[in-house]
Amino acid sequence: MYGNQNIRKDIGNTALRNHHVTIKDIASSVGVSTATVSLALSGNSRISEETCRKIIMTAKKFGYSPSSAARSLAMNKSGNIALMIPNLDQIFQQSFFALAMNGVYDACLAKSYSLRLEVVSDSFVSSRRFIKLFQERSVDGMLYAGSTSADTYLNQLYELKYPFIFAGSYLNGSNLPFVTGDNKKGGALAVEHLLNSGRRKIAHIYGDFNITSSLDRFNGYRDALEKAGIVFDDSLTAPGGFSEKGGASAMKKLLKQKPDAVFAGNDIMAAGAIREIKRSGLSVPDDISVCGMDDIPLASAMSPALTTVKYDIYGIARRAAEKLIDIIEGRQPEQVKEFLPVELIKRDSC
Amino acid sequence: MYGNQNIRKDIGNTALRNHHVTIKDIASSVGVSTATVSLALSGNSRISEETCRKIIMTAKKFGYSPSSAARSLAMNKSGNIALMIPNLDQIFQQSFFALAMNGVYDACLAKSYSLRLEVVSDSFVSSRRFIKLFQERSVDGMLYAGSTSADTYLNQLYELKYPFIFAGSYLNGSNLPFVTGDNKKGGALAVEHLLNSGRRKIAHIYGDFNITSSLDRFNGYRDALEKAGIVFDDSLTAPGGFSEKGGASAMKKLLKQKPDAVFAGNDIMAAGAIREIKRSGLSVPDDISVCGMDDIPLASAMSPALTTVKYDIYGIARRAAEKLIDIIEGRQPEQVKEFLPVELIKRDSC
DNA sequence: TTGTAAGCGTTATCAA
DNA sequence: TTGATAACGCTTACAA
Repeated sequence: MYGNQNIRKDIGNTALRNHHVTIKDIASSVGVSTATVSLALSGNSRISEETCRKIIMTAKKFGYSPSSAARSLAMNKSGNIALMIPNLDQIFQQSFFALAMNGVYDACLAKSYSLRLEVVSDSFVSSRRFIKLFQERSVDGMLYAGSTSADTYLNQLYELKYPFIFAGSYLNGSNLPFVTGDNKKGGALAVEHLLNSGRRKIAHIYGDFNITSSLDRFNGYRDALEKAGIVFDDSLTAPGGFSEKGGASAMKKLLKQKPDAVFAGNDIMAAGAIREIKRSGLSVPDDISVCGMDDIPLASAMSPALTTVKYDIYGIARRAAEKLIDIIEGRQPEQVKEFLPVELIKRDSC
Repeated sequence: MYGNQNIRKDIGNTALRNHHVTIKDIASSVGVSTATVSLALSGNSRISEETCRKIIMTAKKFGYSPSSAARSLAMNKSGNIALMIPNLDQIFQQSFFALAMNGVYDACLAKSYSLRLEVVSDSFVSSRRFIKLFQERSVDGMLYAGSTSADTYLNQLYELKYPFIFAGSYLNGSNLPFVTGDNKKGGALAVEHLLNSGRRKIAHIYGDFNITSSLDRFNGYRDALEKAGIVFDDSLTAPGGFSEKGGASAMKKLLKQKPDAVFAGNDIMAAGAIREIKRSGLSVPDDISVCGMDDIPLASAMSPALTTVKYDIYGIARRAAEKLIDIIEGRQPEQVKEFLPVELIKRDSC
């Protein structure tokens, strides 16, 4: 009744090349129904050990794996998760996103989800692809690493109750869940450390205020200054666009104000700042202390080794993915809004 | 006959929250069969313009997107492509793979495929996941960026005729198709340039000989030396493991041989080498010329700006993905074995 | 413990 | 130009 003679002949002869072996083939070969095969392979205990063993053996022999499409269709679940990443070429080339991906990937692997990559471009937004992915049931949930303040369209996902979470960022005034690092605290930590080492005129190179983490790091910087009774001076801040070059040119501008320290919004910009300081004939940390943020692998290799605030993006992304899966699987009734701790790493640049 | 009253009522009232609208809903709302809807939405010309317009409008109104699972099942095609990336943490943190991903992503986007990420770990191999993905019909094809010489299991994919291609690497003695850069030529270009500037004692820091591109770059180096009548000296080479630190410690070792130039297997290691040379009190390029390879964005920002061989991994990955899609769609009868050109970028470190 | 059969939401093949 | 209807390959009540 089940199975297809031609198929089975192929299996017998050639190595069943491109023809796909289905549950029917296993069923007919073992002499049971497809239901039994399905149950046995999903480890259902009501199938006799004997039958179970035969089925598993045959499945292995035939190289059978259930069709993911058929499975998704029957179970109404894709088993896929999308990771959204912004389309900022410069940003994308940095280890930050690689680490984020690693974290998400590991979480997916542990929970048997597969990871799909989406780059957020204008067309991604305007074509409402972030909604379509759900409508198509291509993904069960979505993560966004590196969102900007312009991404307000995402609030639709909240209303539609589609599983979504921010990793390492969030959207101001939104109800969407997130797991991120405590950027504000990080900025404060950096400034306090610089103050403690006797510095007073502390400059700041920020990345881009459209990125929430940049803004938070900046706010931490400013608040810590004011808390120490130092008046915030706008001319001591400059944008560095997250890049080494940007950090260097921001530093060039800031040097005119003769600061005795600088807090760079990330380690890459700190590298640029250090380069520019040296170029101008000054020394780090003797003339100017430099503190970065993120603690990328390169930080400890710089000269001088960079003092920085560790931002565990791998851990953040991983936890965000785990929370997302909890949401998908109905295990997360409450809103997830987490700020994971950051930590000062003292090295030689301060 | 078609459709479900409850569903349609929901659509009328609330914003059809989590309930998925299907082709039947569109069909019954417009008053046609599902077949007609399917044909109309796929742009089949034999449907009258009138009907077509109504269907498209209704689909849009209801926010209908075909279920990807149902579609895959019916068409026997997933529309997914997997990008495999090695599990070398250090490597993964470098812009190289981010660029490769970007290239693959863009090609997928252009051809309406979606990109799935797979990290090649021991379990990935031992569980034969690279085969299972095909058996499950989860993916239509697979790309591998950064393969090692240990990845011989992949030859099975050739025998099984599953669409596969290497991007930026290949497997020695394998029939599997690839698109990569001309690494050997790159090594030669670097050495020739150093020779032309009068250097004779040229050291080499290679990444890891298990990576084919490292080996090829090394071979290019050695051949160019011999071609110039210089005897290859093993003590002038050292492994750097692709990292900045590795490059620095390799350089430390090599300095004992008092070379007058060094060709680093990638720009990251070149950065480490430069750091070590400076630390030892020597100058680049006055005492020792340094040439890297890849031309990552950081290369132009180093001091001195790094002379290097441009390896267009974005372009390579993109082209590999395009070729893969050609293979998937039956447009590629011949074996694809391409070495894309490399180019010397002269800056200040030589 | 196992089998039957009804979905799941498409596409594709015929007829009409 | 359209409509029935049979796949596609699985899971899951419900029966036996």
